[in-house]
Amino acid sequence: MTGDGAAARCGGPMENYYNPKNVESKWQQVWQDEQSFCASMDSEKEKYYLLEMFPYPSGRIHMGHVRNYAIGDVVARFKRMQGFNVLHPMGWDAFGMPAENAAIEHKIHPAKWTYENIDSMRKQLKRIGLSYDWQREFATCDVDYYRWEQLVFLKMFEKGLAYKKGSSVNWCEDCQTVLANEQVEDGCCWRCHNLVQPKELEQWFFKITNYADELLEWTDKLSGWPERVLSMQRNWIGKSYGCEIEFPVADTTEKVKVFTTRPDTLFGATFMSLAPEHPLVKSLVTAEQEEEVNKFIAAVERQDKADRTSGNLEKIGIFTGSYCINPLNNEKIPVFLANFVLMGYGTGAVMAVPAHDQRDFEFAKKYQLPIRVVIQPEGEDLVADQLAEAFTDPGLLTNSGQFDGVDNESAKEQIAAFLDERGEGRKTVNYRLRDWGVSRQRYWGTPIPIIYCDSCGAVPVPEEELPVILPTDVELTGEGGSPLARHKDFLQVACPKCGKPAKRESDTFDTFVESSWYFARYTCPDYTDGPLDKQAANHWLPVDQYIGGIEHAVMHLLYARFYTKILRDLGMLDVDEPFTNLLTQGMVCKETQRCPEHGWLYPEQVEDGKCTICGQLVELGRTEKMSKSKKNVVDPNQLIDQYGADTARLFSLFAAPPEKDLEWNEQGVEGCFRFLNRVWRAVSDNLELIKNTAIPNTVSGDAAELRRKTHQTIKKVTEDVDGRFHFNTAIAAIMELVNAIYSFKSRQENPGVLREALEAVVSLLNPFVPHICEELWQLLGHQQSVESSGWPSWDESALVAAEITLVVQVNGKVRGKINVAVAADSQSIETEALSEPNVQRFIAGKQLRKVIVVPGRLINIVVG
RNA sequence: GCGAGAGUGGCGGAAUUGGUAGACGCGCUGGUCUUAGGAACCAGUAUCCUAUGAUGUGGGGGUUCGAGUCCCCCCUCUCGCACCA
Repeated sequence: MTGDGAAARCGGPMENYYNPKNVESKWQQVWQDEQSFCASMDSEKEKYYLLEMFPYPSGRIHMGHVRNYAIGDVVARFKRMQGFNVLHPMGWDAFGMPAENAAIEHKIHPAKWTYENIDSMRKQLKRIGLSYDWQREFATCDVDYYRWEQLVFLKMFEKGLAYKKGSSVNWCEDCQTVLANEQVEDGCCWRCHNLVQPKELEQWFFKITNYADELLEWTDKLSGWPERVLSMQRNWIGKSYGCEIEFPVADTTEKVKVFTTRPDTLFGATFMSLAPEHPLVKSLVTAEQEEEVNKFIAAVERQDKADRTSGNLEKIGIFTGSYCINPLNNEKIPVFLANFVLMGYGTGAVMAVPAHDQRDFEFAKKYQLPIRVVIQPEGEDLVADQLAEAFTDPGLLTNSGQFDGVDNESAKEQIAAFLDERGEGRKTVNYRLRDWGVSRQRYWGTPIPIIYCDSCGAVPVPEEELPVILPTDVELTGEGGSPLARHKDFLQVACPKCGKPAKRESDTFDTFVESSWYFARYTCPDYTDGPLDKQAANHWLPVDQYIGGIEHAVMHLLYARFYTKILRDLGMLDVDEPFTNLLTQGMVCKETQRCPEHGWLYPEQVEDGKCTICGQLVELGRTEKMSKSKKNVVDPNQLIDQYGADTARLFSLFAAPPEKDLEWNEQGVEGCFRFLNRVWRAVSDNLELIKNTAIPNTVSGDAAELRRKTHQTIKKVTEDVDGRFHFNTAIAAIMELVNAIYSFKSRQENPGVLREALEAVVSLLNPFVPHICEELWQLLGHQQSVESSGWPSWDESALVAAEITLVVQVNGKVRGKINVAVAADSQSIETEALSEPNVQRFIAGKQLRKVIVVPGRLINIVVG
């Protein structure tokens, strides 16, 4: 312990009143000077890697950040007090669209904008007193970070895990640029409002489908993850067992391959639906249908891609003029194109069974196609003409030739086997999961290290020529596509294979690539020989506790799991999964306010329900996630200025449990500030009294009660914080203990009991409000910091009371209470309960049927 | 549309395994102290109400001695849906 921090420690105590400003700047300085939270691998202690999802450097910290990082900090400090060697790093998810938009809007370079934002956000985070190891900080736009991502890409390319294929993007012809889904509003460009068209581009993909099974299997082993996240991931991967069936096209040698999970309904197929993008469409369309079909395809192309995958739209279709043959019954069925059939799933062709599939049913009704029942529920007789909706439940086969009478689950097997034997189909496994498209036609991202040569094709940049540095001399206008695609010095390069003039790839990576491995790089941020120092990565990984928003339940968390397996298979680390435990936190919301003239208003632009600009009455909007665009934000800086960081932290933790959305309410903040003042006074008012006292072993009366409360609180807070993350109830329990301290009568006679209670309060509160706790701990006369003094433990023998109160119910309704000795047997409890006067009133003259005694809780007397 | 969650006083929330519904905090009401307080402290506060009573956890049904908790149906809200991060 050297440096100015130690000097600050020796400085005079500030016990007279609670002044958060002084207390907080004092301890933040100490932590910085002593590098209190820097983690090292040499420690004897067991490692604990705690991580919150890193922020995008938008420029300002908002309450959602405060909440996320306060939650993480509680765990970090709690684990440190429990004696773990805690790694708790922070960094910046720094590539992405907002920097480009800022560049277009304010004529500032994305790099300048990003790094300035990082500087100001770092300052704000430090004001909150978060216990980060700032030595490990990095931004994903640092060359020393993304260069290793380029290396991993080359290895993936080598192994065939990165490949190129055609894929469609949102294209605005006016701006000559690719739009993100977010930039498409009602099918139009958000800047020029022109119609957005699909455009086919060659793009890079990661072969996440190779890992579909492993990703799925591990969802059963991640016991530290919320079940709802696992369930969403399982459904996203969407593994289904089914059958591929080939339908010959009538009068040709072509075959249409379909995938179905319901081969049992094959006899009920009355038509075929193809995706409009299906490769066979051209050869299937007959001359007389051609014009109509082309119109239809153009109409579907205009539909929002997101809408089409979401199925929110009206189902439409068109007859191609051709027919297919059902291989089981040789029936001729018409082939349609349908907008809800997607090329990306299965084979892009669906055998339509209207009687047993709701989408097909609606389609058949609309286009007057035949409906045939092939599954009958037991004891019913479905008639096709009378169906109001598709029947999708189990039943027995009918109208199905030799399979009639077989139950449909066995029929799935039998029909698949039958087709397989005849070479007309086979059992298959299908996934909903698609390969991960990582190409972005954007500037502010990691350049993809590929060179295109007319003779050699796509040639990887040789490892020794990495990194491919993102050039900074660009101008962003929002039009004409990515600036990289127009940057001659960047583009023009010799082919690494043949030396002829060639062209660099101008696309950059999806920013999800950076966030798929940052947690691994934190273990060795300065390593220069590769992406990861294997020893460090293996020491710290997996992350023991990962904390972040529920909105990342599928994509980020699935990509990070996939990328970890890639790094493992490239021999760069030895873990299978990146995150052992996951906590998904809810959002911070606040009501919105809107002026009829000036639109959304910030809270400070409203006075007495009126707009401060024009004086008009303000409309109260819905309570929504805090966002800049809705202006329903609370600036944490103002809150910290007014009450201090400890109050801001305490409130964000006390107002709701972490997984729940938190609705912002200013008044609750006051209450938290009052509580900290109460704690401060409880310590400072009793300092004289508790000086030089020891904790007694045996006490009686209200001293015994306070002692019991102290130990019960230690137990409750420990259990609530450890793994359960019920911070709000942990804080409530500490509040109860503080209330008990205030009403403690015999303090003069029992100063030791009082001291024990006060020290417990300070220790237990430390993870939540560390500044005030360090100060109070020092006031209590300790030389060591409270964080290094260990987590308090409870004494089992101090927990038990001699007597307990039991509730007596009659027919399930509370009718009285009795006090009994803890050791009382159920026979004597029963006797006592039956003789309770009010209970007597309710059982008098009635037949006693049953008495249920729940030990330690209640007695229920059943009469009738 | 598909997938996943949530719904409890005036408000935020508590009730860990089916066992006293409303802990803790806010707000409100009354009081004490004070020149004064938007400070501090004390008391009260689900609803109806004469209560030792009745009702009450989004709505409707069910299982149970007992349901906020388990089962079925419905309503509302939130998140994700592959180029926002």
